[in-house]
Amino acid sequence: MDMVKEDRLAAAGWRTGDAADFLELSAEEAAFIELKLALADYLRELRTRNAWTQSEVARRLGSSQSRVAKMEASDASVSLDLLVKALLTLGASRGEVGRVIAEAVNVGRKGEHWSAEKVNTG
Amino acid sequence: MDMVKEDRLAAAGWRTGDAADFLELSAEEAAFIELKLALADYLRELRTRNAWTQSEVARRLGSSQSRVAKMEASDASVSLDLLVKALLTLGASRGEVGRVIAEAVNVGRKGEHWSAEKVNTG
DNA sequence: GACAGATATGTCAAGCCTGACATATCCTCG
DNA sequence: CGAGGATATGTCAGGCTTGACATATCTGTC
Repeated sequence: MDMVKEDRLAAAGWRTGDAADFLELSAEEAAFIELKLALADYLRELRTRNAWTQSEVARRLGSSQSRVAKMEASDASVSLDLLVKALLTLGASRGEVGRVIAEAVNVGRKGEHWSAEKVNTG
Repeated sequence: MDMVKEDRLAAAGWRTGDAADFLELSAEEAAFIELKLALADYLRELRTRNAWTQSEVARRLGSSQSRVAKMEASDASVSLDLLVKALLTLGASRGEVGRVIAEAVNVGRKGEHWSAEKVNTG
């Protein structure tokens, strides 16, 4: 089971808590949030791969360290626009960005893979 | 570049006019706008395929006809968030949304397209 | 433990996005 | 042409997002 994901959703300010609460997330909301999480992960991967600090990334984006931290945490105050623009600006290959997005959107497709795991709070 | 696309960019409120002006768009900006255009096209395709009017779509999204028109026109006032949420809410299969996004982000890239099999896994 | 660099969290003014409304333009029948 | 439905364009109040700042917490290193 994936406690990590639930923690991240909670940390990002999304209602989780128990199974009932979690189920309030519609399928579209879940898909949208997963997409953001995947992009956030990719952003962090891209940063660490290049051995950049969050401040360095902020400088490249014309933003601030705190916002970069929120981007990587997929904070609710971070839009999809901001994440995608950040990735493109950081020079992520367009093919790579596309791959990440497509895979994220496809997660959980065909089955309750995701929700089933979520409900299990163990 | 093809005139159709330039017209659409102009219509969407982006600076264009002549070639030089257009070139002021950085690569990232261009990629981002192309992504939005592709999603806008897909939204319209999804609507017409189901023989829905813009008002009908607006009702399903809890929005207005004018905003749906702007979404399809990839108006500058429409965010990526809104487009993606709209597509997911309209019931576009997640795999399909992923494919459209991936293709859009890959526009302009040569030789490195990735197989539909991978995208459609599931 | 103390320190320093890195990362996370809370807050907020300013600016952007959204839904809604009004209105204009575009069809397509008759 | 003229009516009516569909789509496009302009505008705006209210809510959301952003960059920035302050501050807290983490992670080594000595």
